[in-house]
Amino acid sequence: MGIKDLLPALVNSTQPITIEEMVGTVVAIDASSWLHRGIYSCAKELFLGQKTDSYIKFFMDRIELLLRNRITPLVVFDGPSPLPAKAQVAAERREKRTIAKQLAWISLRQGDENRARQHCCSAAEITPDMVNNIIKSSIVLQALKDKGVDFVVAPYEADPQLALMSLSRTADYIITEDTNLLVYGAKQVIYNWEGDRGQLICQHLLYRSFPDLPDFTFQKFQYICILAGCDYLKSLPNMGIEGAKNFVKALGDRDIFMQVKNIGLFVGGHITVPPEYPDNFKMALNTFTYQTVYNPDKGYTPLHEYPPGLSAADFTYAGLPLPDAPVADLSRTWVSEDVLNKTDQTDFTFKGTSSSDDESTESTHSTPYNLRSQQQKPISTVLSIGEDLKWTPPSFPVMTIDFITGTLSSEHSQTHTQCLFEASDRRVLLYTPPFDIIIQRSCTITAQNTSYLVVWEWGFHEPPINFEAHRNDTESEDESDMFELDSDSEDDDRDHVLPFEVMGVAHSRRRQEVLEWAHDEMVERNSTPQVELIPERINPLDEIAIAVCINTARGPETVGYIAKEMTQYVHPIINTNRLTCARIGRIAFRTTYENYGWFMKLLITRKGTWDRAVIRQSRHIM
DNA sequence: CAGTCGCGTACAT
DNA sequence: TACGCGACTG
Ligand SMILES: [Mg+2]
Repeated sequence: MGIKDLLPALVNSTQPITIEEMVGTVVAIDASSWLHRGIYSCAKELFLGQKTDSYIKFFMDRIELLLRNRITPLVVFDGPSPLPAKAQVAAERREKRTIAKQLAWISLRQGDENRARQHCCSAAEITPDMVNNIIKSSIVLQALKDKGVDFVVAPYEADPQLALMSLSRTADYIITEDTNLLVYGAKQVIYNWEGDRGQLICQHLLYRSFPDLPDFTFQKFQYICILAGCDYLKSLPNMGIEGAKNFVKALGDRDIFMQVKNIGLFVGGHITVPPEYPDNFKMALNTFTYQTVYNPDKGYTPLHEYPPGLSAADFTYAGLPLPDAPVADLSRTWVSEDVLNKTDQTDFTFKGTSSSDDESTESTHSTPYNLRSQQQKPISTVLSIGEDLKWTPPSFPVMTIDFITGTLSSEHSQTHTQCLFEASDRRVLLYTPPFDIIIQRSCTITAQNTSYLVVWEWGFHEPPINFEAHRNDTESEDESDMFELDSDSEDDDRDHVLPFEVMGVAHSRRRQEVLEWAHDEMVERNSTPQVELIPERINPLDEIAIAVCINTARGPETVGYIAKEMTQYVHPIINTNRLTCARIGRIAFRTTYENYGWFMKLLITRKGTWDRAVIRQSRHIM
């Protein structure tokens, strides 16, 4: 909900902003908005209780994009406690979800996939489990990148918590879809974030949208928003954003709290004010001003200090401070200093293929990832396995992780280290200590006054089973892909180059070896191996996959495939003069929260413009 | 007309 | 969480 019709009313205070302008800043993220979007890719699965984590992928891809641009994300979640002032709205939403659930069942039974998905979306709720999963993935990401992804779980709503980050200058920008943020006083809010660009609204430019208000103040802006209708107080009948503006304008310098009951006199006779409205108005404003937030220095506090003589008891509707307020250092609470203080060797720049007209841009060469694969991973010995340990991060009370404790010694130092394995990974119980492991990803936390090395990802030194990173994207659906010929752009004979992701590069060891070889050729010998695109029939149904092959001494070797959604756009121009060139864009070692290994970006040049779908996907190629 | 209200629809891969 | 649309009203 937020404030009704506010965003359109603020166009004069809105300006586009791109990720390039944000390099080096801290960005606080309203997690619920990204979670909601991520849910769209797997709403049905969630609804049916099937296991899925693709909402995590959406979330983490966006986080990664920020990290690549040296932006520090600070992720803020809604809290588990219901806010009294929002009870009514919350109840309405519950009701809507219940209805959506029933509609979803009906659509599912009728086999109406589209409608079912839609209703599943409306029925979707962000569960603590999802929050946990996001946080866990991010811890892994954090360990991987040695970079900080900070989190705060707000005690009540994320909005005032985000505002606090802005007001305390902890964050430079807030990314959200919620207009409440401006009312809470956030200084710079970004709406409609598309991964690399969005619409920025600065508090100090708000006045531009209210040219009729002679002496615009932020307080007047707040009054207008509440009058126009907010989560804590519905607007009076026939009162909208314009009516609110008119009232505040007509009010001049008079005391608004004395005059709300007379709104009808100021803006016309068709508005009646119920007796309880003035009090409710005051309470709504107080909720925006004094809602309880988590203050990293002081524990739970109101967003702004209570007025003299008043205390939390006077604002119970804005959320009571929770018991046992944790006081913690916000920045990287659970990652040890030595991990975080490592010099940041990464130097990423991202240039999206910008431009909304179909002018494809020359693909830019971003600085490659630093090559972690060249670091020798030391062998560690697990000396003992001990008790279970449940751990709740100090400032993130909604999450608990189950660990198994253990003792480690490493190749290099003889000292014994207390360590933790995720209890869900039963491999650690397969052998009786001592046994050797190789730690791929780890970080340090403090739990119960003891420092532990958390071993997030590891393998046996001599693996009893050969486990490779598998990607199951070679499965194809039974869609009948129509190979449409290009239509209207025949007259454009200019060269257009776009990047493509090569899929399935982690499918076999050999593919990885070829990529590594090609990388070395490029870096050490300054020669670039040739690429060939070879259409393959992958099943009797005439479905085609386009293999990406690299010429090695053994001849052309497949390293992966073009994403199957892109096949229909590339296949028609293969072996024609429209396809001018296919070459390696970049080969680098990539570590993500879900996978790691050599990956390849492919550049294909064609005469004439690419289909819009191709241009769209290319923006997400890193 | 301008403004408000209520509904249906999109968001991702 | 918006958005856009058509409908209603002063
Ligand atoms: Mg919110």
